[in-house]
Amino acid sequence: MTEAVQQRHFIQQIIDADIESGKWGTPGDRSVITTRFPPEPNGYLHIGHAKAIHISHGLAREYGGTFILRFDDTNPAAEEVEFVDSIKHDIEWLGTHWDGEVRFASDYFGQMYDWAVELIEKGLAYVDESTPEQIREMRGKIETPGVDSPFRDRPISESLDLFAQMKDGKIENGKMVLRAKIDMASSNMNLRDPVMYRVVNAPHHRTGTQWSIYPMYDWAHGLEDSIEGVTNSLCSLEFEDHRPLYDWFIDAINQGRSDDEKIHHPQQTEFSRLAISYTNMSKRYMRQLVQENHVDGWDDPRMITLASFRRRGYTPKSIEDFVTGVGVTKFNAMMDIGRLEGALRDDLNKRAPRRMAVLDPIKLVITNWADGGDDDRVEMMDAINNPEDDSAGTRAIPFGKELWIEREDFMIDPPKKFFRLGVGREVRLRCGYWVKCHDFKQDLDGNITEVHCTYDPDTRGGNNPPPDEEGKVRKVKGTIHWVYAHDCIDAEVRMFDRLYKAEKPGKATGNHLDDLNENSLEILKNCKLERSFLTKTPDEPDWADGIRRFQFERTGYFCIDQDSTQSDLVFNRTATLRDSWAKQR
RNA sequence: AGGGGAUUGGUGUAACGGUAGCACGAAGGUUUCUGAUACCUUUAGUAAGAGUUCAAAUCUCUUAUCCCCUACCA
Repeated sequence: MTEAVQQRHFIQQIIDADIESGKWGTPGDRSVITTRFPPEPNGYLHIGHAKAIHISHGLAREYGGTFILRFDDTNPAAEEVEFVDSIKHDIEWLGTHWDGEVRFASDYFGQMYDWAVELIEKGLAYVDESTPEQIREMRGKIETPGVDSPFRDRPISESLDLFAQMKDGKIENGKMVLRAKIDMASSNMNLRDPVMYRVVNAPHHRTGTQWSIYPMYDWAHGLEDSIEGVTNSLCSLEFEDHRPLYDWFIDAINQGRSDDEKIHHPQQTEFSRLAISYTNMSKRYMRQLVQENHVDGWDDPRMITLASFRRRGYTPKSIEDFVTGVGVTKFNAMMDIGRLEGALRDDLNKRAPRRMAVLDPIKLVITNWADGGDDDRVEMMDAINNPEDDSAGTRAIPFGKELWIEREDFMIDPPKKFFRLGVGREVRLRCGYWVKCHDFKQDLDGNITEVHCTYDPDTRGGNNPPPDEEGKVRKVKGTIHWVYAHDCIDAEVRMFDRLYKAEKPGKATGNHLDDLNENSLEILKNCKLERSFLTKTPDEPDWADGIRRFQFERTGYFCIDQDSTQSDLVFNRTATLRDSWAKQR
């Protein structure tokens, strides 16, 4: 009961059993396990892909097997080289390593063609000259059987000849397809004589104009897996209906072959894809957001592409931790977006150096600053770099008569539970001094412009003052952050909120744009920050991706955006800190 | 003539015929120079019904609900 029993998800259990039974060769040989991640290079990777990568890669590593990265580039119309590079970059950023060279489905076009010819010769495939519309009609409806194409029983030699013409670019787009001869009455639509090849007279990003025909997913995918020796071909739930076809094609090739001529038959297994509240995993939706300028490109930090998470300051570890927590099941689960933010905070809490930054500044003037000496003097304070990491040490920050503090840390008429500044209230300036407010100034519109305080010289460093004669120590309820007004830098800070305001975007009206959060981006241009941001300091970790991340004390986690210049920094808010005060209000 | 999957606290996930557990959340509390973090306590569940069995989340049947399938996309 108490001993930790290792929990095995359903795919691990399948693999365990297959290894024991010797399904892949020698019983007990774990190193044969081979998995793959097969992206189509037609867009950016998103966090759903991170889950798929994590599962397939994790399995390969766990069993000491092989993990393959293969681009499924079977459709020249949609694919571009640019995406190949971005996908590789994103996978590497995650910290995932593939074994051997990157593979391309297009490398196997010749082999696939030969196998297709074999199927025609066996009477298992035929060239159909029906129009796309006719094919659709003949396929029938879900509840009713389809009808056979008039070309279904044409002579094998005729199909062979026509297929060669298709390959040689002698046929126009859309005029002919190669179809598998299976069952037009199947209750599984995928088995109603699926198309194996279509004519596409368009250049391919790798094979150029070599081919005029391109294989369809169902025909190609299992063959790619087979060629590479993939044992476990993992995909998402919507491919369950395709598995009979996946198996049919490999069986068709193997039909009539002796055992040692048979090609390898991988096992396809499906798991549920990732869904996260307040987001949408649809590539189509994402493309629309970019093309219609609802966001600023594929790496807009509000998107859920890996590129956008990177730019926003998410760490690979936080994404890894999140997808690990999702689990591997066949249940269509909806993950709470808070889980992802929580994983981020867990990681950054431990690693991010603390800094002071005032996002919406008002001036604080210490009216009795001269009590401690020269009224112009600047004192250097030791500030803790990371309370979670003693080795991070401290840094010196300037403190003087005039400071910037956060507008929301002062109230004219504060409620009792407001542990910050108001007239007559005392707070600790973090790593500075204790100050007590006695006055404030407003402009004509009633906006606070200055807060006037006295400081207690006995609280240097933010420490408690010495006890009084009765041995009692004065206490303070709140601590606020600040920066010295005459030695700080201005910066832009981009505050992001969730892109959609609905848990399931588009669910209510059918249009996800109706659920866009119009306040998902707020740009703050007058922020006051410690000068220490200007150059990387020794306490900052060496982030593998080179992105400098920080915790702004009391406000959240932030990173330096790529739009920054040497002197003008731009920050992205990665996540807020948890805020029980905000909840209480 | 439809077919394929799924259903365990609010959420995610274990338990594979033998004590329904874990994590996150939420609520309360302790600590605290971040209303953060950390720590403690509490919270709440086998979709419904029937059957098999000494014993059912687990096996069988019925019902309900949700997801997927009718591209020359993947």
